[in-house]
Amino acid sequence: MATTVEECIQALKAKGYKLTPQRLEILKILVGNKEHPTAEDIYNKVHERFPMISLATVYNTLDMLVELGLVRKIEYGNESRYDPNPKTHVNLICLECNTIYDYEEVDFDWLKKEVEEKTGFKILYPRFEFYGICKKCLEKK
Amino acid sequence: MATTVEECIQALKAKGYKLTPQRLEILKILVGNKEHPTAEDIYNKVHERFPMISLATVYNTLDMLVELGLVRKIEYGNESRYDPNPKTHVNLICLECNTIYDYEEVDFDWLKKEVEEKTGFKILYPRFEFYGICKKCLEKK
DNA sequence: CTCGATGCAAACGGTTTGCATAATC
DNA sequence: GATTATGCAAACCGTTTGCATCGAG
Repeated sequence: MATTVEECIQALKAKGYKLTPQRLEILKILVGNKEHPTAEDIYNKVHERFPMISLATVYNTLDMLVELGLVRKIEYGNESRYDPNPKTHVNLICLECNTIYDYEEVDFDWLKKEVEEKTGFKILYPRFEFYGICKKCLEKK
Repeated sequence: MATTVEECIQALKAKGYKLTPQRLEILKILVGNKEHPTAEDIYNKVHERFPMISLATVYNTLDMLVELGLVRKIEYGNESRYDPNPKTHVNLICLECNTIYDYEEVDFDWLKKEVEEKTGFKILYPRFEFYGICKKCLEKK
């Protein structure tokens, strides 16, 4: 996701989408968010300010943001989570507490190039994850 | 997944699981399979030989194999696909035809080590994917 | 004023569950 | 013979859909 709400609004308008209060609120919630929230998490937060909002609108908006490439959808377990981090990174997913951590400092451009050259596959976006147990959960034992 | 059906049977028995005809058939279908089938794909294949099998048994067996670490579950779209490739590899997922290709020649041990040392996160297994358009689909256009 | 967005509620569909029966070891 | 696995069908639940109404541009 772009790093500012402004940039997101630009991207949205550029594609002819309308800016509604609901969409704006969802944008504000997502930009810079490191919690990898579910659609329902987002719904709950928006609901505080807009009690009339429907889950359908949340899904609608999230689909739009994914299509715009501003948010990444992470299907995990029986529900999806949404990641607005625009940088290529590795997600560390704790199987114990379900927390998703970002591990930023990796460069995968070389791999992308290598794969595209060797296979003819046109890469649009990556998904890199490590599943395991996070530090906090390890210490609890 | 282990490279032979025998090895899988050993792993299964070692954990006290019983070997049934249904499970054996599912194992045979999966070992060496590069098609990343869905539960229903597997159900359909088993069904040819065992018309009485239920989808529940297929899910049951797949859960068991995932728990044994013999198969990787890939949640994608509204259904999951199962990957028996035991080597760490990158999956190339075509957004056009939904085919999943394996890209084998990558070594991620260095990254695993780095992440574990820097974050204290205990890694159990990876999931590396590139989404995009495959060569075949690109040529169709 | 127009066309896309919203809210509601019902439908969807892959997966899970409960339970009686059957089969492995 | 004890205990686990199977098959069936219903339940589950996150997500999608259809449609009348609303509102951004």
